[in-house]
Amino acid sequence: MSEIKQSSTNFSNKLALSEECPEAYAANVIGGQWTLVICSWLLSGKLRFGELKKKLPGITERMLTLQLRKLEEHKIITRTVHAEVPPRVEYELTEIGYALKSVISELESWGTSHKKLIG
Amino acid sequence: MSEIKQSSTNFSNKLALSEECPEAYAANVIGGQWTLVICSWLLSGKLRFGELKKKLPGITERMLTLQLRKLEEHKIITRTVHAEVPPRVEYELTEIGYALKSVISELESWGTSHKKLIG
DNA sequence: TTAGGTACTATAAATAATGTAAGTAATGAG
DNA sequence: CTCATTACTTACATTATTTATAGTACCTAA
Repeated sequence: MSEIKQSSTNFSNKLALSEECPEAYAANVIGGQWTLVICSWLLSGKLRFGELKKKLPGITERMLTLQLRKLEEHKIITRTVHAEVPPRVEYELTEIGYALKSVISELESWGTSHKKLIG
Repeated sequence: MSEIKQSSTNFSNKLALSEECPEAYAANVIGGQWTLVICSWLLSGKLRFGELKKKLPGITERMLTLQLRKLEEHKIITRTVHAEVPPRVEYELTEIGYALKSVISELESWGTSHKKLIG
């Protein structure tokens, strides 16, 4: 996740697509394995690292960290560290992050009907 | 793309997520590098293999084939072979494929505002 | 007989994403 | 001093996806 090779064909393909197609751009931004699910949990309010971890059975701490960092970088969430011991870190959607709500709900309803259709 | 290891953690994570979250399910179905762009071209009508290829600068024939096969498998597009020489093969969205329109348009508008905000 | 167009396949290699396992810092409780 | 808690970080291994390159079958037209 962290390492992308700016000389690769893949990189330039993604870049070109992103520039021409907003939907491909969006897919690149929110396209991680756990990204959408994290956001969909955050839609109902801020959560701590450990709380998110519990809500995502199977995710590793490394993966959760990486995805949260990426989301933060893209200004989709904010990260607030409370100076306590043990530490408390809270994640919350920004405005543009919250705007993902309609994307998520469209995906949900499409996914539901597709699943129903296909079995 | 073709080979997935059903014993991998990644596989079971994806499966579990797909079963619980329709949005993750949807993301798995349409989450390929070129998938959404292909669909968004097809929204305006059926296209031939070669036409799609021209519309997607940078894609390799193998990639295009793989993505089209996956879409067909998921009943998002249909493939029609015309018995001519040279061959003519046309791809067209199914009903559920066409229903991606609203997903795509939400993604587009989110992508546009995100880009405006960040870029 | 040879060349050409179309839609592919096959195989290998490169790149990207994800997972595993272990370790860290800070500090208050005991 | 030792331990527990929380939110990470690091190094490495594995798996998944994408790209590169070459080749195929079919008929038609020159």
